[in-house]
Amino acid sequence: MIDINLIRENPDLVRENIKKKFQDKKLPLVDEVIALDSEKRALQREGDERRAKRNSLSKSIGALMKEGKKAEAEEVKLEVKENNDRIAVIEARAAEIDVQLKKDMMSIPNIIAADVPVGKDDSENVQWNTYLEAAEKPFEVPYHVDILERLGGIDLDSARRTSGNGFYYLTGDVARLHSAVLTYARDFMIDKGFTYVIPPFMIRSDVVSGVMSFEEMDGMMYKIEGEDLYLIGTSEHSMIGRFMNTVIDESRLPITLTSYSPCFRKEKGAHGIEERGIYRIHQFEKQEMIVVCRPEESDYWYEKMWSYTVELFVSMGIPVRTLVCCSGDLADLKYRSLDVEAWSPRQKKYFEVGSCSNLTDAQARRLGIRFKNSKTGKNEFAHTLNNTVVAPPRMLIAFLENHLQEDGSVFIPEVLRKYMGGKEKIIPVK
RNA sequence: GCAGAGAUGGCGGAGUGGUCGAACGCGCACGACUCGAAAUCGUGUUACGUGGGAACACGUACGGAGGUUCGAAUCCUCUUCUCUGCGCCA
Repeated sequence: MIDINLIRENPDLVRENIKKKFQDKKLPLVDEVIALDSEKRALQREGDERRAKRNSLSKSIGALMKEGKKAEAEEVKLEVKENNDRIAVIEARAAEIDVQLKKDMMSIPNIIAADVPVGKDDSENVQWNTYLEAAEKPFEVPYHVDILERLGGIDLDSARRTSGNGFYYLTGDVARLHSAVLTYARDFMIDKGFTYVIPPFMIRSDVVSGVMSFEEMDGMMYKIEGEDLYLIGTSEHSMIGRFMNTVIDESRLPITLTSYSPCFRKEKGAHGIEERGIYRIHQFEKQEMIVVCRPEESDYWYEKMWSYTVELFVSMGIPVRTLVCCSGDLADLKYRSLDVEAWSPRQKKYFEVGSCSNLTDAQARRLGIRFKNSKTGKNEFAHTLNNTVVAPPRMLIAFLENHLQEDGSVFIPEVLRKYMGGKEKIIPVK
């Protein structure tokens, strides 16, 4: 959500930004907002005047009653009543405008960074850099489910019976590896100075509607029957909800947090949920990082955050590349975003394992996340950022494929061994 | 889960239908006093919106939503949370 003042003062900039994102169908919203906004202000002026009149007349009624002038008081009452009828009309119209204005403002995208490459969709994202050599294996790398099954690490058949498609049982050393990756990632972020948080895994509807649009909610969120609660799709939901409608003491900034949570997603209409495997699933676990900071610091934290993810993957020996999201691929709240992709020796291409975003003040404005600026004494919107540290089991696909040996065993890199009871490899059971 | 009590500014805490954005205290800022500081005294100190160059004016907000009333922090309904007691439970 951008500042409405920007639309009042510089509508061309906002239009230009919409065009860069190939959302031309949203261009009329700018004029609609300008019209609604001026109507709203006119209504507010009249409403304020009439309310001021009501207040003073009501006070005079009190005075008249004290003096015992009942008849005169009744006359004034009639006058107030008439005034109130008009106020009711004004307020009803103002409420209508507010709803429409909010809807429009929510769909007008955040102003994107000047250096974001212009492009229609994810096919026009731009590779930024690669880390570690994306080597091909001297043998054929099987589909990840086949690797997992040979290690005795997955049971999809039972999961389909108990829970349906899109769920899994991980077992034995593979399950342990899954936990080891998360624990290692947690400690990695703690070493970077982030504070570890375990948030609520369910949130109320008012938080949900704060962090996403109705369409996103419908496509992603599982609702608990008979309760005003939803399972979180990412810990970002409960982590950022924590700061909703608060004024943060400036001395607490920047707030740098790393959170763990299971994530639940319907993946309604998404490609791949029908695919056999653990690439796109209804339940996974994720270590996340979020930062709430002063506006002038968000560029700095953005660079830090994605580089931590890269560093983590490299430390586990997994080749990755960074990909700058082009204008058309950026979600509406984002100022800029960078995907981290891991190398798949089987498919001989990279696939997404994480995404780092700077939302500037767009999310904070929508959720009322502010801090008191000690220099100006004013409350200002903070900047918010989020990034994936690591999200298994998807990440395990890259792990297994890259560390698979010709004999079918899977190599465990040094950094994970202390979380695996010292094991150096996982050995196939068949 | 049941019963009772409660939710007011950065904090504590008055206020039970009219001049209450809110007593009083703490904190904070500025000023006076002082060589400087403490103490003391004085002044100021909620947020958001609209109008205005500004001083300022007006409006809205006393957990949240709705209602009664000419007028609501105050009365009514629903709801969320907190505390106390009982119950239940990893």
